[in-house]
Amino acid sequence: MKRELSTKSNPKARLRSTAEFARHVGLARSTVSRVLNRQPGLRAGTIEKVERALRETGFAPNAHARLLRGEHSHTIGVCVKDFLTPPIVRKMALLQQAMRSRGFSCIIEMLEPGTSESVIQHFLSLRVDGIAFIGYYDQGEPEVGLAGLVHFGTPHVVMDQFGVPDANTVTLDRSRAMEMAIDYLVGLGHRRFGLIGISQRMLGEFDRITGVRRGLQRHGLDPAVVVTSRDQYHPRIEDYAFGAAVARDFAALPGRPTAYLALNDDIAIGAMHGFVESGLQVPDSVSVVGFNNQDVCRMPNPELTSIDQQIEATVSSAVDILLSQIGKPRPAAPIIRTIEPVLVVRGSTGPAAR
Amino acid sequence: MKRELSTKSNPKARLRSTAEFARHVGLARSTVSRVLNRQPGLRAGTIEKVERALRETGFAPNAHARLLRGEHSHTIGVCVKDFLTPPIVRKMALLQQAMRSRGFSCIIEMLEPGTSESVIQHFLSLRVDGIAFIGYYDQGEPEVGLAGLVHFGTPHVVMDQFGVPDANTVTLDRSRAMEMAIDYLVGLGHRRFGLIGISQRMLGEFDRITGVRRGLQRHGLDPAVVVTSRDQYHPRIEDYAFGAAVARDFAALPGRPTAYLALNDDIAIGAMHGFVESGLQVPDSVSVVGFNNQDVCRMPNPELTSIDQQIEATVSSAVDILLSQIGKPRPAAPIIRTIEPVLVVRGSTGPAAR
DNA sequence: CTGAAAGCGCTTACAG
DNA sequence: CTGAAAGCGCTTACAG
Repeated sequence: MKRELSTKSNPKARLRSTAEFARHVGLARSTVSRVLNRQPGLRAGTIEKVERALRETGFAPNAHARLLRGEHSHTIGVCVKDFLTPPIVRKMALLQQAMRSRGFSCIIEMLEPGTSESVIQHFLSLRVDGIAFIGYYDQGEPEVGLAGLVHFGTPHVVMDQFGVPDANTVTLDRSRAMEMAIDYLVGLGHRRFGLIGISQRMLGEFDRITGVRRGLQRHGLDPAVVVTSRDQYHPRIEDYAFGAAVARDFAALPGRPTAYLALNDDIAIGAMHGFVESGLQVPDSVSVVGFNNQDVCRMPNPELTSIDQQIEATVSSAVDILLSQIGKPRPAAPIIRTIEPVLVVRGSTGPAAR
Repeated sequence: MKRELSTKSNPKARLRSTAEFARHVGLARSTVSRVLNRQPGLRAGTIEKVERALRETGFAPNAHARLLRGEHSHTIGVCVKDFLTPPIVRKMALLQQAMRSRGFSCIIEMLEPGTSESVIQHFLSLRVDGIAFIGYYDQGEPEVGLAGLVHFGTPHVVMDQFGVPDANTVTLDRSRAMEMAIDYLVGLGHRRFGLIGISQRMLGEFDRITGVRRGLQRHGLDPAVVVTSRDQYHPRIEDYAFGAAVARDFAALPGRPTAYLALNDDIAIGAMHGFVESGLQVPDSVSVVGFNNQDVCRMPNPELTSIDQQIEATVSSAVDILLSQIGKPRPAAPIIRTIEPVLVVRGSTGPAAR
């Protein structure tokens, strides 16, 4: 009676339950439920009547009640790094698209430092079917929460982040990326290399440093001699300005390198401008290689040579990894996939100046 | 007993209910519930015991069961346009951050064309406390679903999209933005203007066109005479290339404009490059103004003058609008807020060439 | 602190 | 097709 009252006194109130809705249509609750769940054996007229009322009233059955009965939520929790770089955004968008086409929706939460455990807990309380992580968290942030997922065999996939023991992971082969860049630059005659933003100091850069070393050694060059870094003299507050500052520093350096590898495209473009401001020319005096192959590579003149992360391949691997766990027995060993990068050559690189 | 079996035979299975959890801790279900809900009158030892077990087992109480009891879900549904431009991403990130700090989480869904009604329905079935829309949908996409929200008084806020009757809205004053740009350029001596990507053809650009007209008329200039567009001769597949193509076209035009207003920063930067390729100089021969004031404005040389959307102000208005509806009686009239843009002058604009 | 009970809204199996 | 009933996991008011 409370219900009838509220429905009558305010005709604009939304119907809140199948009971109210069934009364509205003049059918039994169970019949309505059967129509909503597309069960067979119903008269066409009944189905039609329910669907019309559904459109008219805008009634949405309470998902929590259905989920309480233990069905799959068909929902994925997505943790993204709170600093949304273009590659992260792209992965997020592609992941959501791919999962939606498979009938899953995504709850996206940004992980600010210190929040990962509560975010994971929130996802678990919503009984998501799986959890995806996007982006590299250098504070070692999500490890604790992830350990729990691994321990209990909760479906999950970690993109970009590496070094998480026993987690299902898909990562770009950053070491290989650096080797490819070195191969290419050595082929152009370069023998002295500058790193911009790629520092030993950062744990996340370990793989890239390794790749640079390995690439150089294969060409008989000694990393300790031919690689220079000036990062330590410049704070990295904002990427573009940081790249420009490091480049101006390099420009003034006697015997400066002729080829530069930057941590990302923004730093690389900042560096290009820093070099030009200092009277050097790109690529005639110095070559610059970015990382990520973002749209922004086309903004400077000349356009920026960069390394492509192959984001489509990464996301599609991640989706496979997730789906292979949902509703299936736990895999015996963690699933690990590595993605091969691609070097995209544009105008910012050329033969070494003699 | 089924429960005990599963718990015992597989010690790694996650506990699924407060009943299982209470048995695990050796307390009554109601006691556990009281601890979880921080109710008063519990012994410190009991609280401590429950919290330790919570950490050890990683138990997460089923949120659907709690939500079924009709409490606020403290969740906001966020609809974003599926094409994630930097301003949209920024709004999304700021909105989520602001809502989280107020105890709400966000479910983000990208609206592909034709999906808006089902996405809204999904949000409603999850009993979200409100729904936010981010981005301009030129197909008139979300109108139908929004009409339902308006009709039933469901808390909502629409950012960017305008022309939705009776919806609670916060929009940038795009007309004012164009007036500001015209004022500034006329002050620099410009008398002939080119529009790049701002076309009458697009409904969403109506306000900008109005602003350009109004600005010119105030300076005694006739829009029909002093404004030129070449958009119709170039398909807009990709913004940067589109801007470059239109600029090359303008460069070859006798009596070409000296100042250009672009739809967005990417188009503007493409245009700068198109002009330079055609032998013109920015800003000595032509001035270019972008829109959005994205980070990318700093990438070209000279840097791009642009119009800032004041995204922080927009989002904070949107949050106010949302919170003012949640748990409160329906406002008598739709809430409409307008945000004042800011012109950010950089190197791409200068005095008109004589 | 315990324990039994009610009720949130749904689905489903059952008898009619 | 109807109608009554059970059960999902939680919270809360109640008697002990």
